[in-house]
Amino acid sequence: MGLLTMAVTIKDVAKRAGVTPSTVSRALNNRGRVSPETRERVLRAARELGYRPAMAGRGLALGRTENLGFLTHHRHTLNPGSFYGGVLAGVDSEARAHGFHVIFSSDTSEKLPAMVKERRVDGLILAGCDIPRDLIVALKAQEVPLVLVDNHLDKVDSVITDNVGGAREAVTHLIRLGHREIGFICEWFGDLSFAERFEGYKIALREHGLPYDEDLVAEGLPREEGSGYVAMRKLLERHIPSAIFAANDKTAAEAIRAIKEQGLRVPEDIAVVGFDDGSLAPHTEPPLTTMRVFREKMGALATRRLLELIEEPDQPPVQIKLATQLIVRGSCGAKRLTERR
Amino acid sequence: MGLLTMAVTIKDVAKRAGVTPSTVSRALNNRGRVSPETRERVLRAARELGYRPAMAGRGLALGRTENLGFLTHHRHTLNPGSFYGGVLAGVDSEARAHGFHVIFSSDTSEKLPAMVKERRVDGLILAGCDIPRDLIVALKAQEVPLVLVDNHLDKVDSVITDNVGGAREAVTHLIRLGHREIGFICEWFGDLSFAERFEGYKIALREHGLPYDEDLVAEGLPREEGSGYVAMRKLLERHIPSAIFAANDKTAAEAIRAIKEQGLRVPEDIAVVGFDDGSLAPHTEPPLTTMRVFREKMGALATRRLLELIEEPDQPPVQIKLATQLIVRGSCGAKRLTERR
DNA sequence: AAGATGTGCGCAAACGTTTTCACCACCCAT
DNA sequence: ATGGGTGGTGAAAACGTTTGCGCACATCTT
Repeated sequence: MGLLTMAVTIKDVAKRAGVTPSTVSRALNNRGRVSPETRERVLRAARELGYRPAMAGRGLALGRTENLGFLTHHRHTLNPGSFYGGVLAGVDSEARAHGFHVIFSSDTSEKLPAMVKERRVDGLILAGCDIPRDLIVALKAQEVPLVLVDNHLDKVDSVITDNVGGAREAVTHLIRLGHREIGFICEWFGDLSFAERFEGYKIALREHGLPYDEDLVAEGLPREEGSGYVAMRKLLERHIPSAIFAANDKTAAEAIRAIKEQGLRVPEDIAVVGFDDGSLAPHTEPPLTTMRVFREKMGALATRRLLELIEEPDQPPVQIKLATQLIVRGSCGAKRLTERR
Repeated sequence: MGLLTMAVTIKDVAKRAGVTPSTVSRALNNRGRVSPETRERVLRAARELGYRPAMAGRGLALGRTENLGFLTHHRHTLNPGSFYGGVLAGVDSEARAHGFHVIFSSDTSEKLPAMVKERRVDGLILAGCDIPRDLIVALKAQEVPLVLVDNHLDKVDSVITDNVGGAREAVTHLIRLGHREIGFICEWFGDLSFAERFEGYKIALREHGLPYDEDLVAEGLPREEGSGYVAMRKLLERHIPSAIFAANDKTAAEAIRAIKEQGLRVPEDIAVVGFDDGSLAPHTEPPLTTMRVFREKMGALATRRLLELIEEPDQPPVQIKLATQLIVRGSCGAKRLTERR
């Protein structure tokens, strides 16, 4: 019957300190009045027994679990190069710093997640832009404290990457290197992040007086492998640009493969810049110049905000936007240029 | 005070079905005796209200939480290309299939994890071979149900990859391709998995009557970036082999970089095979031949075993060893050879 | 027809906490 | 001395569930 060894309970502490459970609770939580000596005795007893309040009892009495839910669409977690592993790490460490625990799930199928119905969590972090909208509004209707990561929706707190600004910086970097015909590729435009990066791409062109050319833009297949490869092939058939800005690293890596297959060199013939600075980036050939996204930081910020919302639920929603950072490696040709000087 | 909207409780269901909470509980859990009509009425009421038992109450009454803990050393989770993301996904889906939830943590610092002390979990999955041994024995002493993944220890249940067999297959593959001077590199030998893969390497050599040459073996720096690169450089200085078996994909990818820097070609001058089939593998140049490790499957198997242990704790420990699968891509030269025919 | 057996269900206790309330023993004004 | 605070503590209720026990009633046995 799967019971752990009978663990130490508040009564054990009470007995050892020579008081009642009430007093132990007060001493441990710094509530009510307890004489300094008694408090000291209780604390010592608790320490000696290694006591920690059982979550079930505490949860029942307090109406809160000190658990946070981390929900993400399964497609992401199945991919081990996942963006969301970093976010999760950030959520976990920030939560732990506040005595909270993290319940992980990649089940977005039910209208209301089981962990919410069963009151296992005090609030939820929803990571990724493919969390069903219905789910979010259902949760909001239940007044579940909520923070989105890498996604946004009116009236809901969120932590996002400055995709527009980052893309703008990436493309501006290419323009500064002298490129005039810069292509844009992505897996598909249905993903909000990719659409925003496309926006930043266009802004950078406009700011530098470069024309926007539809022939230099291509997308792959909605959610399939080799999407970046397909997109790059499409684009090369139409026109050969001098540089490519890919909406993420994976797409960039696949684009590099397509470019090489055409007998062209990276970065000499076509420079490439990606986005994410994921695990792939240092290992492409040449290593990928990309925009770094601060995954853990995003997780930590989202968590901090969620904890605020749990404390005080009726706050106007806040959107936190994190800047990205240009990481120059080999694929954009900048290093080659500077080395030449 | 961070309370969720007063959720539906067993009393609400009882009222709507015109019975007492006891009956509701019995009907829902198929315990005791309930008339078919009453059961039907209760089930309908529960369905209509969207009722699910609150875990705090249930946990208190049953002495079990229906939560599993997933613990991994933080170094892994910080790396987004992590092996353990896949394992976690497997754990999550298997756990969910049995009505369990997963509490994630990367804190291995305390002598007893907070989630155990606070009785938030019924059992623990420990992923990775750098979980402190003290922690494992402490947990075992507390009789916490436990399953290790990618790690083993006497008297503890575990799910592991057949590293020896996989490495043997990888190296045999190279030998069949005609290679006679095959090098081995890894990040460091302190990691159990790497040591086992080294073992498999030596076995394959022996089985084919090839001599073991220390000059063909190199390790990098314990836990630093570019470890594979360093190891490959060391090895190339001593002797240039015709093939390299790297203990994991990352090492292989870095080795490829080092090889190319020497003006040598992969696979023409040196063939390369990795291990893991992680997100990097398809994106190296050429794409990496490697041994696929079934991460999710490992997570799922570990979970199933853990659930068994929770049901019935006093079982002799079981070790489950998963075979790997050779994935042939471009870096070993096999495709080139077959195409030639 | 009367006991024996069985069925369906309510009552109440239990799980481990927190918290309200009441109590007692002081101390200090009056 | 008497009364009103106040500081420290215990008793008890509450949180949401599960479950052992017992009661009322129906059905079967002879």
